[in-house]
Amino acid sequence: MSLVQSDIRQSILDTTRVLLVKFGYNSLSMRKIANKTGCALGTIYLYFENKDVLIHSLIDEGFEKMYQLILNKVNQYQEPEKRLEIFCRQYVNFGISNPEYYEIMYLLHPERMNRYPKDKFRRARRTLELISNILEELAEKRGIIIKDSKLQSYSIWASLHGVITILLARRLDKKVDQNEFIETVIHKAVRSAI
Amino acid sequence: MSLVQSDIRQSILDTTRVLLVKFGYNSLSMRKIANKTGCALGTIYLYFENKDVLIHSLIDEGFEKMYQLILNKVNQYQEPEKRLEIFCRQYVNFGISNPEYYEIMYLLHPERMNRYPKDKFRRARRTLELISNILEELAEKRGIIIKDSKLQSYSIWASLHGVITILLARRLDKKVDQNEFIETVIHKAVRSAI
Amino acid sequence: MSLVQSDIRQSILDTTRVLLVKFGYNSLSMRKIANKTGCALGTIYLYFENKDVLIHSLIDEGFEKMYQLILNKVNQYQEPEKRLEIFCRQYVNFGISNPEYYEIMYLLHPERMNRYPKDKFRRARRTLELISNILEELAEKRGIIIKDSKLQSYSIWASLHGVITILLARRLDKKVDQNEFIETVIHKAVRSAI
Amino acid sequence: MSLVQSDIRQSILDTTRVLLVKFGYNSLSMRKIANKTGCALGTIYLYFENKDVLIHSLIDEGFEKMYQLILNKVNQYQEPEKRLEIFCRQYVNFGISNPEYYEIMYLLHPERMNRYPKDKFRRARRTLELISNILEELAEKRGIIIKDSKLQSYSIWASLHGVITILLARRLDKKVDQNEFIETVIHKAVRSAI
DNA sequence: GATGAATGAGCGTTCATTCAT
DNA sequence: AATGAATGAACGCTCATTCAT
Repeated sequence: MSLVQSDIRQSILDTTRVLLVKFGYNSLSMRKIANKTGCALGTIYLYFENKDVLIHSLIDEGFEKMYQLILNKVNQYQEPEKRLEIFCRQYVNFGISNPEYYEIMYLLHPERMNRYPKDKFRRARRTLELISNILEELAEKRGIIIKDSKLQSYSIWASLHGVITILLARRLDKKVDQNEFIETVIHKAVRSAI
Repeated sequence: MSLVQSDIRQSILDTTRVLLVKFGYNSLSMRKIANKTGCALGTIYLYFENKDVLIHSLIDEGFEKMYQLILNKVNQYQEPEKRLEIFCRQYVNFGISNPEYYEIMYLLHPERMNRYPKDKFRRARRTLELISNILEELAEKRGIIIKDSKLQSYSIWASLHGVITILLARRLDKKVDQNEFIETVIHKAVRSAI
Repeated sequence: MSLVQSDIRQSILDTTRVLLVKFGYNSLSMRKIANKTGCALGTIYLYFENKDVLIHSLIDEGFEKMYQLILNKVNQYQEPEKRLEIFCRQYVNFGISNPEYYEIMYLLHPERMNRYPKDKFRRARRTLELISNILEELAEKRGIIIKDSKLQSYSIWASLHGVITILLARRLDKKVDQNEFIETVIHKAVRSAI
Repeated sequence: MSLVQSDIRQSILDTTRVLLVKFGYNSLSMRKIANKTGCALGTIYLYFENKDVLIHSLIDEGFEKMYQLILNKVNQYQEPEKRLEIFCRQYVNFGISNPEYYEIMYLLHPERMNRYPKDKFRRARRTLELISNILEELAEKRGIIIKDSKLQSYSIWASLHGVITILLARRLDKKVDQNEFIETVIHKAVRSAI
């Protein structure tokens, strides 16, 4: 019973994600979600109090997916430098491969996030903590003591986040190659990491 | 008389800017703008052909203000290094002081911007060209030849843009000091400029 | 349940028909239809995709009713002359008895009809083809070969259509008796049929 | 002074007619009329109480123009038969050459014509009286006494009006030649006139 | 638990009309 | 007499949400 329940719940989330990525936030309607999911419109409201809650669940899921995806790739390597580089590349890759997803995860305004439950924010922060951890591994390997790993990881994040949002908003000059742009930013971020 | 006219026009622009940052693009409506401005719905259409044109006017105004502000500060210095640093600081400063402008200038969806008039885009690009110019001054001073000044300027922009959008979306950890965050990013951007 | 559904659908169609003849196409609005029907505005859109589809459904209904009515009466007679006469009388009768149908069936602007589905047009043409058929029966009976039955049927239709539209627009002089007017036109149409 | 006044008034009427014929009744707005006329929006209201009155004036003008045009052509001939034929051809010609004009003259619903001044209707009827007159000439020439000339003229009018409205609504089958259609109807109307 | 018909506020936009100048 | 800025009701349509079944 509870399995069936959560099946429908997951279907709705899946459909919402697909529609979001495919057609964008603005043309995402509860009716379209219901139709595509194959359930009745009212059924969605059995699992999600309202549209906001549904979106928040999706955001939550997004953070989890992104974290697992990046963690998995990063853990295929031992060397902190390589791990950091892989992190950066995977992070940017996730962003530009899931534009609408990334958008609701990071660009929604605080006012509109007000109802977003505080405890879910914790999950969102794990990805950033991953950078901190890698930086500390790096410091340890180099025999340095790093006190501001949080600051440093936010600094790296700023670059990566900047690249993604510039690309998502299609603001990169056509004369600049997208991959070169990404690699340049990652290169600088890694080089000046500590 | 003409003063009154442009008063209403400017009132509408001001209201729109405020509403934008407060409630976001998606819940910005012509009605809300009219109500908050204190004029009739139809009155907006006397000054702006449609919602797109209104938004575009706001964007245009934003780019002009930002460019003049930054250019003015940058030109108070001679040394390319200092000019680059000032540019970065002023750019970030503009972003976090004018969230409403910054949001519509750089975060608006591509599909909305498709209709943005080409000649206004030219104005929008001037700020970025300013970085390129400073980088070339810097290269000249150091006797280096720089071929990818455009790529390098976009790379710097990515960092600055990243900082601003993280701050605007209130995603910075409370334990990290905002100014330290900004200065760290600027420092790295300037140091790894060429 | 399904009865209730189609009740509302039919109510909407009925209201639309009444409003159309009362206030004309130009002042027909979805809101007025909803109010008069006693349902919410959005409800109309549950049954009709948009205003055009609603109107087209009404047109379709009209053509069907007219065709069945006329065919039924015509088929009560064998003699081509009588069949033609009956056709004419029934056609005019339908027009003046169902002004709301007739107006949208035949007076709607071409630009509106462009979107009228092709397959519905076929149904619309059946009534006219009925004249052609009767004319050919008539020719056969008289041993004549008729090559322009289409032209001739349109010529008859012009007279009948003219009578109806003059009456619907109330342009007939009060000194002229309506029935005498109708009978005179029908008499001439039949007499000069071939 | 009064000359100047009536100049503007006439300009407005001219513009309205042009816009009506060019873009149709539905896209005819007071503002467009003012712009095209080159006067202020408010100025129109100095000469026409409201849009209805303006349209009615235009209809009035239309009836007058049509009457003069047809009368002029008809009077170039002596023979009643020829005069009748010319009348028919000119009438149809006026209708299909001025579709939107013809439409507001003859297809506006009685309810929407309610405010149309009764005395203006008299002018509208003169064209029909012209048919009556020709029919009486014809009767006199043939030495017949005709008592129902009004009825007969309405019968002819029905055919002509039918042809025009079928053509204006684009309801003629593509396989039927438009001129042949017109000529056939006129031929029958003339032949069975008395 | 599941349905989907029904609601009604909201959207961007148009336009006849008014009225202070 | 002439202006045109301002109004606000109305348009077709969408959509999150409710609720009787």
